[in-house]
Formats: sequence, C-alpha cells, structure tokens
Amino acid sequence: MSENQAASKLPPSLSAQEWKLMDLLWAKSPQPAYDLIESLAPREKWHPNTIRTMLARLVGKGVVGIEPYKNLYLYSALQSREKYVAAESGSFLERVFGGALRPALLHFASRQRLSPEEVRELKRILDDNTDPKE
Amino acid sequence: MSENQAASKLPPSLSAQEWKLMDLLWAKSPQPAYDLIESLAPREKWHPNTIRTMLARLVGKGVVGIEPYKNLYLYSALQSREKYVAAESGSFLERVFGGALRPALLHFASRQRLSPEEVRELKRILDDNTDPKE
DNA sequence: TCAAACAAACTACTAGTGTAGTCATAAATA
DNA sequence: TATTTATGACTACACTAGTAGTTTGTTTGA
Repeated sequence: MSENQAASKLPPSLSAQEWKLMDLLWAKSPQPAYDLIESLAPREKWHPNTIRTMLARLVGKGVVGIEPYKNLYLYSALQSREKYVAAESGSFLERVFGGALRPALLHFASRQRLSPEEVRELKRILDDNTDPKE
Repeated sequence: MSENQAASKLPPSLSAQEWKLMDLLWAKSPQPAYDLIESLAPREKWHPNTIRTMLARLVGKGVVGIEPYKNLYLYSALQSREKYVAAESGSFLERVFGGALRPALLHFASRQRLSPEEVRELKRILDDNTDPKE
C-alpha cells in the first residue's frame, strides 16, 4: 500500500473533530503538540492523549506532517484548507443535493436573513461569476 | 435508553450510503425491502443483505418506520428530508465554515459557472430574502 | 544525583459503519 | 408432499473514530 496519499486527488476525509484540530494547524504550522493541546484540551474538553492520538492518526493518513525539533516534534498541515473545503463541499453537495449546486445555494440563501450588505456582496460575486460570453 | 428518537431535534446523522437509501424512501414511502434492493443493489453494487442490514439499522435509529404488509414489511421514511438537509447543512457549515453562512455562499457561488438565468434566480432569492425593514 | 514531569509510543476499548454470510421460516412450485 | 426460493433475523468481521490509560524514555529542577 502507498504510504503517501498526501498528493492524492482524494484526500482522506476528516471528521468533525479532526477539522477542529486541522483548523489550528491551518492557522499556524508547524506547531508542537503542546500548543495544540493547550488550545484544544480546555475548549473541547479533550484529554491531551486524545489530541496526540488524533495527531498520530492524521500523520498516518498523510494529512499532517511531523518533523523533529529539539526534543519534540512539530506538526504541520500538509494539505491546504482550500482543498479540504472543496472536497467537503463536493461530498456534501453530492450527498444532500445530488450534486446540484443551485438547490444548495437556494437552501443556503434562504436559510438565514442576510444583511443588505451581504446581499450586495453576493450579487457582486454572482455578477463576477457570470460567464460574460452568454 | 429512549426508543423513540424520532421526534428529537437532533436526528441521528446519516452516512453517505444511508443517504442513498433514504433518498429512495423520501421519493416513495412505504416500500418493501424488495423494491429498495432492486433499485440499489445493481446501481450501488450492494449485496441484498447489505441493504437489509442498513434498513434494520435505520429502523433501530428511528429514522425508518416498518409496518407489516401481507407476508413482508414495508419501510418508510419517518423523518422529513428537509430536516436532514437542514441538519446536514448546519453541521457542514459548522465544520467547514465555522458556522458562517456568507463564506459558504461565496464558496458555492464561485465554485461553478452559473448561467445568467441561475444568477437571476439567485438574485431574486436574495431580494426576497433581504429583510425589507433595513 | 534522583525524582518529578513531560513527550512520545503503544495499547485498549467502545460504537458505528460497510459489507455480507448463515439460519430459520414461510411461500410457491415441481 | 418434498424441494426450492424469498424474507427476515441473527451473526460476523474488519475498519475507523472517539477517547483515553499505560509504559518508557528524556529532561530538568530540587
């Protein structure tokens, strides 16, 4: 089996918990386990070892990199957040909306009151997004 | 333990596979296992028993109802699809976009070329959605 | 120098999911 | 009626994730 799935098109999916950990690494990499534990343990009420185990598993999956530094290890995100956002969005779209973007947008847009400013921004995005040729 | 989680605010989450099964039940309920197997087994290449097991588990979770009919059972979706769409959308938003709707919308809107008509429709949705007071 | 404290590694246990095999029973058919 | 077949129930097994305990090695202050 291939050890390095890091560069694969299909990144191993992340659980909700793993997202929380990864978010820290996406915000700052590399970091020692200690810092991650300090941030997450109280907030999520996780045991330090829980976080270490998660880290080890993410390293095993090739999602997180590990490098020795002094007497400990530094961990870093190997995959871009964007990649995961795209992958998750895709699988979400597929699962829930059968892959159709429009119903998803409609759902999200109608899910919450948007401020006029947000609406304006979205419209601008929509305009930019429209294929000018048509 | 409570047997009836059916009416709970937090429906048990569905896996991607379970969504596929539920989509059939959302399209038509009730249905005998046979019909579901006939639809899914070839398309998904699942063993009939796999589908029966999934059904049994969904029944156990209170997501699917079961009623005897002649010499077999009919299964039906107990939860509305909308409820699951909302729940999944919420957890997706939370996980990937930290619960913030706007970045999610931006992401989706910029994810794909939209046709002018789609853009128009979305704008209309946005207009309808805007709080008129502000 | 010796013990406390921390890092890392290893181990463990549960619940859920994917996937199906096996068994019992009932129904249909040769 | 004896046999095949369809249904449903029960059992199984691997894998992952959540969650942490245990062990061991290392660092460092008393």
